[in-house]
Amino acid sequence: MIRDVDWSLYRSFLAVMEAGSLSAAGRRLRISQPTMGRHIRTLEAALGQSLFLRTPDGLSPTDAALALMPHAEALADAAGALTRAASGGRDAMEGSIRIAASEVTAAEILPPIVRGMMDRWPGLVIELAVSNSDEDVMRRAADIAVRMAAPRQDALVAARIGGFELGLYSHPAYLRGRPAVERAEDLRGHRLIGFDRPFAYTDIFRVAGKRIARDDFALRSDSDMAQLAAIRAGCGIGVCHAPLSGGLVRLLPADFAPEVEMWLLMHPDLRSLSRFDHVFAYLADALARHIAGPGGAAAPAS
Amino acid sequence: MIRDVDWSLYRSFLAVMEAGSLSAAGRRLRISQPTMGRHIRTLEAALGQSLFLRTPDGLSPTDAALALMPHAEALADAAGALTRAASGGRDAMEGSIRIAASEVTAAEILPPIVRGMMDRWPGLVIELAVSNSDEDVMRRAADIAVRMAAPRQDALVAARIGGFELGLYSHPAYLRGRPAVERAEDLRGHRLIGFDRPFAYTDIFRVAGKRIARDDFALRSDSDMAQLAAIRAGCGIGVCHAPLSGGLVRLLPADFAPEVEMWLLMHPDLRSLSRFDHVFAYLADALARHIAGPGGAAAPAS
DNA sequence: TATCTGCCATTCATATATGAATGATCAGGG
DNA sequence: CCCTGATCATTCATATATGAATGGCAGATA
Repeated sequence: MIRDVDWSLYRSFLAVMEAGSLSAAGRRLRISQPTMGRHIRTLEAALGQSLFLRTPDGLSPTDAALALMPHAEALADAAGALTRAASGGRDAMEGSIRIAASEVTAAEILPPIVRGMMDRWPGLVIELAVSNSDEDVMRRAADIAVRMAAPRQDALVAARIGGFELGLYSHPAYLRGRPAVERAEDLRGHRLIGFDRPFAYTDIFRVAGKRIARDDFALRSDSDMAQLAAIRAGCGIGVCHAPLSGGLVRLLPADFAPEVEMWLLMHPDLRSLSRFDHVFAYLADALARHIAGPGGAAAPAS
Repeated sequence: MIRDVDWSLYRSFLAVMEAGSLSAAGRRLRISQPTMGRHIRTLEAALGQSLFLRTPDGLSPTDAALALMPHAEALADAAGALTRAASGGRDAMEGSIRIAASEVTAAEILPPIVRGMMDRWPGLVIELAVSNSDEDVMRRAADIAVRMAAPRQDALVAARIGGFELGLYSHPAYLRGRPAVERAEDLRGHRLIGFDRPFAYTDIFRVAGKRIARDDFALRSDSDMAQLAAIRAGCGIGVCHAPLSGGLVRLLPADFAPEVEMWLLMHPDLRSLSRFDHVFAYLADALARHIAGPGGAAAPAS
């Protein structure tokens, strides 16, 4: 039976897993390479199994180490959340807050809102994490998340911000000189932009009842931001949030107009620290304005 | 900005929170009281806020410390999960496994099953944790959980074991010399056993359409085990799993027979360690047998 | 009041962990 | 071929963290 493993050994373990070598891990944690080596040796002794194979250019993890990796990450998430939670006074608007959002949200929607928050509360440090699952909040990898679907975990603090439409859009420069798109069939022969791997949106992508599949796309990317940029650059026709479609031409509005919900999520353990509540309320308000109309970047009233 | 807080300081923090004094926390972690005191002082300095008020009979946590507590618990859960995951060889049936179940399940259903597992795999160490939420598995406070409802978190490995009936039961000794219970109205004037605080079952407790509320109970307990024991002791009439009703008399079977589902849950990060898979499969099989019939305690075929 | 038993803070000698320096090894590039 | 730039392992002096012992304090108990 294994008892009393020092938690900082786990930290060193994770650093070595991520950095790939004792030296690199040591640099990251600001401890020396010999010490890092001793930590790993101590941990291996405590766990009774070997975790790495020493090679001339680093340590390569054994299967056992790989199996422990997700647990070590969970530990790091929890430690990070604890550090963030403690990073300000209990009621002061100071300290770090980590916000998770999709790429498009982080790049197109949040910046002016975040700016408003930073102006209002100069003591806040905002971390923007790009990711796409409510898991992040559950796992404490983020404090607050902006999501485009109702939460599947009902242990979270959740607020429905509102709904907005997705639409098929294209840049005028792309459409110039190409056949007009007036009926669903006209999409054939056009360049479509879509997702690479199957995704939550995969099922939404139906035009006039017909599902558009992976093979129909001429440009595939799992990054929603890359897709949006491609549409704007005139690469073809793709899906885009209606509130973000300035300068683009909407196509087939009658055939493709799925409604998407925006939600804001927070881990309940953060409620006792008031700055998380304030930021949550601020974000909810500002995002609702963004959805409601074009002037959405203005600071909320509250 | 707070950086680089040694994770073992968090461990000392949690120990002091739980133990209530430096000395007690030190005993628990097998470190001396002065060292514990230094850890707390170091942590307070690192976080820039005071966490405890020193009193003659212990340390009392500040609000800031209370707010950090759930995060520290999450950290401890993750560390425990990591330690358990590492507590055996990668493919060997050795090491610790923590199973969460309700009191009745842990006391009435699991013991013979667990015994079968221990006989079959002598190297296993089983920890039985009594609790009632799928959260436990999500939070890694347990590796595998037996639950009486479909999981609400869809990030978990889940297996539906089967359904069984709840029924109203009483001990013959209680019924002797009392008015017979043949129609729903006959329950009036009888002693009912039920839950104290509102609960998932609260809504299920309807007899012939009429909801039985908290005030109708003559004996209230939030412990399902205590309820079962009370029924068996002849205290009155209560709800009990049909498969556990041996020796009891069923009442109003036509009016009260809700179906309950049994589920088995596991954290996906454990799949790469085969002993968790094996135990999961063993439990699923054995529990299905328990539900299916009276001979359910026999070892599964697999 | 006197006594006992928890608790925390301080001291100081000691055990422990750490880092700088060094050497050995391997891979890639001129 | 012989550098250069990575890596890890070892050594040893030093810094750091630790524990035993002690004292003081407050609240029980008699």
